[in-house]
Amino acid sequence: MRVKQIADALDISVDTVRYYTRIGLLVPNRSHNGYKYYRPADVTRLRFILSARSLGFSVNDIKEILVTSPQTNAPCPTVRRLIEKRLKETEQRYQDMHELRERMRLATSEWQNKPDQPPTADTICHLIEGFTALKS
Amino acid sequence: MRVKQIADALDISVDTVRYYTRIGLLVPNRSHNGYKYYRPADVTRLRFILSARSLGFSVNDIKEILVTSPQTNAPCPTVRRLIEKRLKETEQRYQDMHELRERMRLATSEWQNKPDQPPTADTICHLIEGFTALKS
DNA sequence: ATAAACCTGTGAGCCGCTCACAGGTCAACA
DNA sequence: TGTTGACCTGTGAGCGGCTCACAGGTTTAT
Repeated sequence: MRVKQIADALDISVDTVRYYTRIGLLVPNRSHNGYKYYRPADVTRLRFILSARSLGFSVNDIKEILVTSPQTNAPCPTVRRLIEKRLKETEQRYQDMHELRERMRLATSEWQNKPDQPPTADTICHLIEGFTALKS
Repeated sequence: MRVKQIADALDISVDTVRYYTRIGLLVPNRSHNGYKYYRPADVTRLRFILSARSLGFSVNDIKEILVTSPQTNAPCPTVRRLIEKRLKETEQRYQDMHELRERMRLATSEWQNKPDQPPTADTICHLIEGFTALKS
């Protein structure tokens, strides 16, 4: 299979396939004309990569899993260790997004009662600089 | 003030100040030795930038606000328009993080009852590939 | 004078793609 | 046989928002 075929088969962009190939997650054959050819094993591998990505693993995590896999004969401990780490990060980012959303909502509702104003010597936009939740 | 002084005063890294300067958000004076010197107006400006960042504006948004500000004599409409857009994105990302977190939690709890297994011909890590929520 | 501490600007690197672009391949038609 | 045109290819660069590495300049203490 060439890049477009494998990309279409797994419903992702050719650029993503090429990216994974570039960083060494996929290692296709090269033909005489320089084109890359992907075998069924590469499809399995790519499917695995996509599953792992959707579970929050980074591409470096995946690289680590794929590298240690044939060595230790069981990538599972690595997988368990890594998802623990990524889950903590995800929860932190979830929390951050939550707080940001609250701040933004509060700002927009507060701004509804405030008029537009031109900048002054020490204020660029009184909406932003005067937003109360910034003083916390 | 030189870069370290302004950075310390607003409790951010020199690299961040330099980054904002590099992209044109800050325009300090240059002295004979090539050092950049920041005036009080730059401190006001930087304080504004940080406030806007903490409200979810991108640096490009801020650039737009700062550029249109002296032209139209009131950046507020721009600010109102932009935060609307960023709030929608934030809510989307919040939702995405929520779903990812749920998926990861479900995976880890499901994996507690599963043993480690070596890879097979068509499976790299049965934990990941066999995770039920992937099939949705 | 000199040594050490500190500070400077510039360039490159990070992640995970996405886009731009010049050129190659291949089937259909003249 | 030539040629048009659609499609496909690989490579390099770009995105945001910083962060890091590094070579060299400045300041302070001796």
